Amino acid sequence: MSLRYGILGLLSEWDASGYDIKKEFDDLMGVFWHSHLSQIYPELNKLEKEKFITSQSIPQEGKPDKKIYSITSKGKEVLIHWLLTPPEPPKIKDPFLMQAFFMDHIPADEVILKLKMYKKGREQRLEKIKHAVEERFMSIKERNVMKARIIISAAVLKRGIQQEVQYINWCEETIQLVESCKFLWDKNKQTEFQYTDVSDQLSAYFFNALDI
Amino acid sequence: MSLRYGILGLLSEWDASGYDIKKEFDDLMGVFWHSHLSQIYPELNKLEKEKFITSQSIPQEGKPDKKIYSITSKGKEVLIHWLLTPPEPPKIKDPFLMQAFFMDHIPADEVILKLKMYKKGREQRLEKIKHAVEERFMSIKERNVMKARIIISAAVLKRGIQQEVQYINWCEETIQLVESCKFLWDKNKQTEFQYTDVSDQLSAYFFNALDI
DNA sequence: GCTCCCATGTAATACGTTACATGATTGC
DNA sequence: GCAATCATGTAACGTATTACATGGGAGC
Repeated sequence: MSLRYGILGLLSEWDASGYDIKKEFDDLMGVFWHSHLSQIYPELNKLEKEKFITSQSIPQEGKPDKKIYSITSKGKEVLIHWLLTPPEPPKIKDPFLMQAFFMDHIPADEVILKLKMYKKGREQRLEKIKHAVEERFMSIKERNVMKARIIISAAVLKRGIQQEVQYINWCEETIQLVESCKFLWDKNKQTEFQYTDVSDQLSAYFFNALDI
Repeated sequence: MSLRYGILGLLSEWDASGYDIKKEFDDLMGVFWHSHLSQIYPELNKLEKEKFITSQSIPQEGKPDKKIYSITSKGKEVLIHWLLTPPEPPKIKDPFLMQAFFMDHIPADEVILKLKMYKKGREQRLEKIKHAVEERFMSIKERNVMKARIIISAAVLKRGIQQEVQYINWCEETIQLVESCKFLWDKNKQTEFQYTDVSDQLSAYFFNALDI
């Protein structure tokens, strides 16, 4: 139920087409939401029927008309109303962590490989976000203006970057942990290890993170 | 498509009923997945039809029969196959960050209030997770055994705790940022502020997080 | 020649959530 | 008395993803 408000929020800043909106979702807004064109187009039609947005068609050569949407005052009202209501609780779904949780079933080297590959993916994502954020702030610095909009969006983008950085750090730490505990995966002597056999590695790993 | 593997993974550790599985999802596995009973029960039936799990009904008084599921060797095979395939990319949806991104539309005091309320929710969640993790590790320490299973699940749970801690920190920092930049939300003199008017606050906020 | 970008959308399917249905037991 | 826990499930609805449909222009 939040997609529509993401669209309204975006249109509260600038007029845009469905295609433009999708690019924003892939780009900066990607740190907190994602969506497909086949979901955005129907949602835009609904929002227009409900009079929260209006559109004007701009004819183009060789392409379908470009439909530029603008937010209405009614649309701004519902946006602000939504901003003041408590957010839906986050619905955590992290397929990689789910796999990781059960990786005692695959060899330690495979575990390390998977962690390294996943880390790489996260690093690429981080670079992409950093690049987008830098571009945004360059143009803001040039225009030499400052608004609440800029501060609050910067805060959200910082959170996105932080998340990536910390996921990458976790991958690194966990690679080291698994490397130092490889023997536990060894099928031949898997039977009886004691807690104290790895308590040093465990406490190093958890140091400064938990207090168990 | 990952729910089924979460169920299989869980059943690779111990036999369980749908109700038990739901509790695990709410509890420890909650750091990376969540699901409803009305989704778990049909999935269990599907998995049984596909011969990945088997069940035995245990009659009870005053309650419906308890159906205890066990994983089959075929089920273990598909679990391991899944563990070796690349995970689906995470589908980020964070309704609170989406709201935050557009909070220049509501008064600064409301923004601070929302951040404080959200922070509180995260703190409660953190306490719940910490509690569950501590319980788990107590019983492991008592039994004085160590397996790959324990190490790898600990790593995932650490990630869950980290995430909460860092979200809470971000809330705090952002509350301070908004407090020190309140004047930007002031509707009367919203017109013309310069980048340099807040560059100190911004660089303090971004210090050690970004290098822009 | 092939892929990517632009630009719109529909249809079919898959996945997820809320509401409905039943009912005994335990604790506040 | 009321809510929570145990225990199973179905039905209706909502959201999200993939596949299908069209087609010109740019760059390799």
